[in-house]
Amino acid sequence: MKESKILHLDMNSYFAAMEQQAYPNLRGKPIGVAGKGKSERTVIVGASIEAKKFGITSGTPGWEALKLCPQLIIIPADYSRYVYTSRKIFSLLERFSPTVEVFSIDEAFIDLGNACSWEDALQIAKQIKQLIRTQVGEWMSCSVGISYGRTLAKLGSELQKPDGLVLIRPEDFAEIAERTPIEKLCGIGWRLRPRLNQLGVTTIAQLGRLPKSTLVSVFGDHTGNWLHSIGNGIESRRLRSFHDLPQEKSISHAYTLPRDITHTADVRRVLLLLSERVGVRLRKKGLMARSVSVYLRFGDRTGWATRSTGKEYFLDGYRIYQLALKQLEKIPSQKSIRLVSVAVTELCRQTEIAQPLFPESRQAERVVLAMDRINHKYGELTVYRGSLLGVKQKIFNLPDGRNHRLYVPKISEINPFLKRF
DNA sequence: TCTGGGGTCCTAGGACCC
DNA sequence: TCTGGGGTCCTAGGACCC
Repeated sequence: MKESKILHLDMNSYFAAMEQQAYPNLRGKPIGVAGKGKSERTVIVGASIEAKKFGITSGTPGWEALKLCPQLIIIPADYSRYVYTSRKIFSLLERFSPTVEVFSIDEAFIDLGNACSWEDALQIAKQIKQLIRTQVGEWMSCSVGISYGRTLAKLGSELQKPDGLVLIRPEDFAEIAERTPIEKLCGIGWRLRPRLNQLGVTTIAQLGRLPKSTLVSVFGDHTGNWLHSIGNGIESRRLRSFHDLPQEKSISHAYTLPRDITHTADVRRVLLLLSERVGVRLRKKGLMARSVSVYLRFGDRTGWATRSTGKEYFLDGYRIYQLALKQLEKIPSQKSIRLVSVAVTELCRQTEIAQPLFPESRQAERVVLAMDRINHKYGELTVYRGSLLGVKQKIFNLPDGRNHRLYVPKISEINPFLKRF
């Protein structure tokens, strides 16, 4: 049987191109899209082609980007617009195949099946490029890789940027493997590369020549087998269509503080805010969770993580906070804290869980859901738990950069709201 | 003044049960 | 009372992606 033709599409400089599409005066100029808000700790999340020439990539700290290119124009990110357009692009792809796997906000795989020839696949790739220009924007370009598996299709789109189109047929593999460094492969990052280099491996072809037993003994069963396969151009994983995506495995929020903090009271406040946000998203998706993870990054860049799993599922932010707080007691050191992250895992649909036995917990859930509706209507943190800060009023820097004047309402003020629902 | 924030998957080892 | 072997659940940690 003939092999499937897999196409990988990667939008070029997506965030920056979106801004240049919307504001023509930005075209041809070095621009950096910055994560929302604030402080010296902002990083560039997307650089235009012109900015990349100065060595600016996503992940470059804002201050460093400006040093590399003083005339850089920094634009705050507008994720909701990027997501909207991204969906539009992916739905265009569905014209060519029902099997579209979304890989990130600006990347997707398409399985064209095995009835399609390599020449057909090339024509489809050209049509897609054209369609994106006419339907999404003349400034929007993409690189496309075509091969018989995901990893090699992605390698193809990686090899030619911007506006590339690369075909890797089975008979092309050997030649490409001979001249392509291993780190071009998706799955070989900054950790695996030096270890492979130590084994004398710098190209994909060299990787393929190592005995499988060596790779397995060095990298373990899973990684070793995968490395051996891909080194020999063997692909196995099928695509997962974005219509039958598995349920997500975790929901998290993280916040890098404008300044490192040491006071545990401050850490607790951030922990609660993040817990509430995770809770809101959990409920919005109709999910419950039974495991909470806390991750801290300290001033010296080291990290520390814990996880704890309970017997019962929960969906409200305060419960998440309580579980997170308990883990905070286990912190090994007194180092100053730079970043706080809260995640929930072990998720399941709310509908899969029987109603709680005790009426008071159902009552508590109703209060949480009512608060969600108020906050959705009037803005985040219009109402929240009295325990959030333990003070009546406080100026608080929200993770998105706004300053929020928090006001703790009395129960009597909340009641009229609650009655409406 | 030093790379953010959102994810996925795998593995080793301890605790506990049969 | 010493003992092996199998299974499951949990935590900690590692590696990778955009």
